[in-house]
Amino acid sequence: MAETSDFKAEPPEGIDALGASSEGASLYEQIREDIIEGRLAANERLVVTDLARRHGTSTNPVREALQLLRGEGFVTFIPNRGARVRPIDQDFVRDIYEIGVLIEPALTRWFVGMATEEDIAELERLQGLIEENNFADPLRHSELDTAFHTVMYQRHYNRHAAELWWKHREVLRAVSRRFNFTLARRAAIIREHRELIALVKSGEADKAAELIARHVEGSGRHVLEHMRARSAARAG
Amino acid sequence: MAETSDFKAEPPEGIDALGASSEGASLYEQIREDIIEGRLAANERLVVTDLARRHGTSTNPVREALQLLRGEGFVTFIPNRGARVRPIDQDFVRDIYEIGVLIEPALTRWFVGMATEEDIAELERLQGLIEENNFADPLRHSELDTAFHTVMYQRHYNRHAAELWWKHREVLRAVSRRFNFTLARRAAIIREHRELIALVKSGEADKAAELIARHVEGSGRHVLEHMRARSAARAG
DNA sequence: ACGCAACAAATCGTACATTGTTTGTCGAAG
DNA sequence: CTTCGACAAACAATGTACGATTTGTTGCGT
Repeated sequence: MAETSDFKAEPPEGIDALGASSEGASLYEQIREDIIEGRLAANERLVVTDLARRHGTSTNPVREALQLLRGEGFVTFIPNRGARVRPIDQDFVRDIYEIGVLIEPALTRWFVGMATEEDIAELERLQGLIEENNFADPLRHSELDTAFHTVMYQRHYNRHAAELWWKHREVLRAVSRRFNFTLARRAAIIREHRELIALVKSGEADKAAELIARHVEGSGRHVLEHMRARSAARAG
Repeated sequence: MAETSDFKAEPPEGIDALGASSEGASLYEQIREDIIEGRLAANERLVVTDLARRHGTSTNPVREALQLLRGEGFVTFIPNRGARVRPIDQDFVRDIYEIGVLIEPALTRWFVGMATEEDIAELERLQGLIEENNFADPLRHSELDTAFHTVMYQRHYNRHAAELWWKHREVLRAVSRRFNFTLARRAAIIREHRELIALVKSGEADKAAELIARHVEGSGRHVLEHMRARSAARAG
């Protein structure tokens, strides 16, 4: 059972996706999803009583979930005035991508030195599925792509960095789900993934790191273009 | 009043050092300090009732503070079994330093392009105080050193990265407070700071970035050596 | 020595009191 | 008639208290 089996996007291990408490778990996750998916608008007020009623619980679990979200940066607080949804705007996304450009190459470099036969086989399998899907099902592509990169970062000794990457990834996955891939971007993704696998095979860590930097940067640029376009359309 | 006046270490602005609520503020900060400073041992159980009694409040504020700390990664939770102090061990510190080595050069590079006369004057003023103090008062050195780097990262457009840096810095400040600086490290710090100021003046961004990478890495190595030594002593 | 049952302790959810903020109305001045 | 401001009522955040449920432990009987 060494096989990672499926392509479902899951945290790199050891990262607690758990909520505040037994019941709080789903609550935290639900509110969080609502924020990331945009069902809760940017800067929207998060009234504890409302959320409690809506989720069929009392206020205390909601309060704790909000504090947890605050610690993770999804919610902002003003004393005596409650919580608001932190807007996931262009600046926020740009910030995250820029950090990714700095961190992911380092994670990749390490992976190249540690990759096993199975890792490479798994990458090729996922890449096969990605090309097979060929962006027909965007959601599936998103999952596959995340899985692809998870294979690389999963076992990195720097758990803190891996966790950071995963948290960022979750946000970006939700954001990019709102947009389609341009043809140019599709081609670039396929090409870069193939190149990456080749570099992993030949053990060229520096080149792989450099490639990942370009890959992440390109991805960020792509998403930001879409966001800009959409916000421009909304404004015009 | 353009002058940043003092040398007190303060967050880069716009970063809420606020707690859960009016009273919760101090509570959050106190527990957090207790963890970082080591007054609460690694993996120690955090019993809500105890903490409430100790801080003279009821349980709810404590529960919220703990969730906030969880979101920030200082506390771990197991459902129905409560919270524990996340150990700030060598791995944790190493992880943080490694991320710093990746991020700080980028922040520095930007600063070199944006530095004003006042910025440079402030850096030189702080460096003067650092050399004047000459590690006689370690706490003061820590504050001055933090202020020095804050001047550089304070206004960076990537708030997320700046915030990340600050949070890491707070942890490292507390950890390194437990150790003395070796003579070699003292000399290196003074030298590198001077070099850095020179590079900022001449606008050599790449070299400054490279220098910061070395600076952070050296700092990390130094602290980790101390931690290793101490834990070895404890074990032996 | 092992299992099981009663007990102790702490988390988690609910309900409530208090305090601070927001909102809407009324009235007077311009 | 409109505008501004004081005041009051509704609203929501924060803190307190308590009961229910889960977990861990202790001691008894076999």
